[in-house]
Amino acid sequence: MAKRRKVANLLALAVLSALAHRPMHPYEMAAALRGWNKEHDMGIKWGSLYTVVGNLAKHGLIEELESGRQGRRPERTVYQITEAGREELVDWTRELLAVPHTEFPWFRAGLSVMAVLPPDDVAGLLTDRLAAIRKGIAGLEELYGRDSAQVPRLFLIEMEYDLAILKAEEGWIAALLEELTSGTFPGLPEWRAFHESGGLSAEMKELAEKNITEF
Amino acid sequence: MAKRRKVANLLALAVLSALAHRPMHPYEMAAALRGWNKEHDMGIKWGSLYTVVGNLAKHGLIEELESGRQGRRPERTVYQITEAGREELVDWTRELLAVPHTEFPWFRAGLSVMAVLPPDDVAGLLTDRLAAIRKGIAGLEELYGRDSAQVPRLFLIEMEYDLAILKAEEGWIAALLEELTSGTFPGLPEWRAFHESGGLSAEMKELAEKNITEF
DNA sequence: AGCCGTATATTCGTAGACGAGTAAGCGAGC
DNA sequence: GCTCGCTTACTCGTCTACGAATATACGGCT
Repeated sequence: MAKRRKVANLLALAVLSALAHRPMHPYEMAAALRGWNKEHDMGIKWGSLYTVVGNLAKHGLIEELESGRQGRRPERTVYQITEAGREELVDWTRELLAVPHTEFPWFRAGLSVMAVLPPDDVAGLLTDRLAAIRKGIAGLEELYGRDSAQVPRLFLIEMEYDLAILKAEEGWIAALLEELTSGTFPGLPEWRAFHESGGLSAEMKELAEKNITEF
Repeated sequence: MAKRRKVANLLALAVLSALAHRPMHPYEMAAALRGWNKEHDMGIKWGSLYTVVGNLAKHGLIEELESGRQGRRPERTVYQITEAGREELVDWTRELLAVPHTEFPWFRAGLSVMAVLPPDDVAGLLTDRLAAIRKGIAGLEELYGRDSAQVPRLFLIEMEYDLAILKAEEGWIAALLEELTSGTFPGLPEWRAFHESGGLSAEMKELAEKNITEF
């Protein structure tokens, strides 16, 4: 399972789905892709775009349709998707939907080394994060409200997912924060003491040694 | 903000946090890191490990402590973290905790191109995913239960986070699935018809054209 | 004693990701 | 009618990620 894709970059999926629509040249794809997510994240990686398009062509998933110049602008190559490309798009989508792809999220990584900071620091940082997340949720909700009048839900589904996950994160962080600020988080005094003394208590050290859990 | 890290790979964070513990040589780090997450995901990328260690050393975040051989085994270089390295570890952790790093998750990508599959297919695939996620939750819960008897919660926090997010995903998928199978998902007939006829209805096409939302 | 499977430890080559650079057209204002 | 700056469109070189190969030691079995 999960046979390796010839072109593994998710940008390739975006390109395939753009071309499934109609033939385009790379820059045009970028413009189209900007639409969906620009303000959001992922500021089109130019290098990757052209590399990816080249690779897709090399593997026969897309092909050159025409290549000419208008005026004396740099040459423009228009690509179209091939039958193989459509198959890849469908197959890849199937896999993405069916198989959880446990990745290594950045925040999770941060949490797992959280102990290197004193608890009150952590509380402050999480407060910042909470604010940022709430802003994100509000922004998304506005966007969703704006679009949902005109666009069928089918095309907004990933926004709904984002919102659901963001809200879950919001809730989880708020709960943790509450424990940290109210002092009910177990082991808080030891954690604080460790940072104030500057050294690991023998007890903590032993624990950490036994469990590589802490990374 | 978010000044670029000299070594951006998360593996570098892992290495730093391992060395914050005590000096080690690379293979030893790998063994330690395996402990935390092996069965889970991320099967130590050997190439990256040595590259990353090299880069960290180049940037003065870690340094060679000793380098010798025991018997005629390949030479072993033991590294220790530097003051700069500790600072980087702390600063990086702070950033990871405070700043949401909207990445581009694979499932989300799948959702956003979901329309390329017929709805009943999607329902089947999501059912598979749901099963996989539930299995994942059960596994994590067991692990958590096993560890929480011995390890302070501080070191299990990222597991709690994982569980919270997984459960949110579970709930969201189950709800969507219910809409798909019961037929209450809006636009279902059109979606199905589109795949049965093999062509995009003019209506749908226009919608999709107007909104690049669909990638 | 000899053999083999597994653990130890690292190097290297290749493919990919991406930022920064390049270069032409296009419109607005002085 | 010239220039300044923005948009279009792509190229190139560097730095990174990672798999696969390599090489030796060790311990158990026959």
